[in-house]
Amino acid sequence: MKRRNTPAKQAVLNLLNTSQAALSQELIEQTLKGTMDRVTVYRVLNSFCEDGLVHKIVSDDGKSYFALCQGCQETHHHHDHFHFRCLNCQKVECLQEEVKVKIPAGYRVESMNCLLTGYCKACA
Amino acid sequence: MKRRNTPAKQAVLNLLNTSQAALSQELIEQTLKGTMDRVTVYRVLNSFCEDGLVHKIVSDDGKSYFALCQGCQETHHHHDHFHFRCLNCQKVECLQEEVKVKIPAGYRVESMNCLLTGYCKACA
DNA sequence: ATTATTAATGCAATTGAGTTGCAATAATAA
DNA sequence: TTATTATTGCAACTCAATTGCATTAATAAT
Repeated sequence: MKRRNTPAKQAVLNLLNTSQAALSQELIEQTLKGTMDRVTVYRVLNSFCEDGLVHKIVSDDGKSYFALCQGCQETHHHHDHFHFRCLNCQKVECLQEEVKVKIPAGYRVESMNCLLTGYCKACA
Repeated sequence: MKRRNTPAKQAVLNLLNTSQAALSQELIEQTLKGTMDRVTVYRVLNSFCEDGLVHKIVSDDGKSYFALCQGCQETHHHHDHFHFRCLNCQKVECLQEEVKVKIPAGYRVESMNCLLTGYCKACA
């Protein structure tokens, strides 16, 4: 299935580009209110994920957040960093800190989802 | 609110005790089918969490899993270990490996949720 | 340019995990 | 034994996310 370049995709990508925080569907929909349907936001985000353009962070607040893949190569993605969700300002951000874990023998890891929850610098 | 000892709590606790894997509400309900309502399972699990008897793992499959707190002291809980979810057998387990992360200055971490997803020893 | 192909979109409806309100039940305290 | 109130069951609800389907529009083919 060849992807097509559409206004909806451009708008979402642009928004992700100009944000340092990870964004939820909800927030994207609100920000781009009226320009596209909520379902379209979900579909665009999922297609970006499939294409490795964006990575998804499953949060313990029951929502998912999406952030641009910074410095991911075609061949090697490194989303193996920690994420942080602030209980006060609700921001979800990518931390520099990489996840270092010795995978038990015989296990094969396909993806990591590591989230710290608490209060960020501005809210602590 | 003083807790009361009930058959429902005993059954769930017993099930968690005899399982090395973390269990979802769904699985607990199925296993104890007929003996209690789905809502009761949720409520029992939540009360166990509040009491620090059990810890919750939010999974990227959209469900939550619950595991007994092994070796947690009254004063110090250590749920800061990694978890692993197998894409094949669906098991969610606690890994020995502890999460080691340098928390950025100014941040306060309240909880950690670190999940690796892939194929376990038996399924890889 | 024009037409054909099919990815993308909007809308309505649905799924599925988890929660809530409330009356009935049953542990525990008095 | 009685009073108190935590717990349970049931039905209804919330909320994130998905799906079906007809329509629209981006890209490929002519």
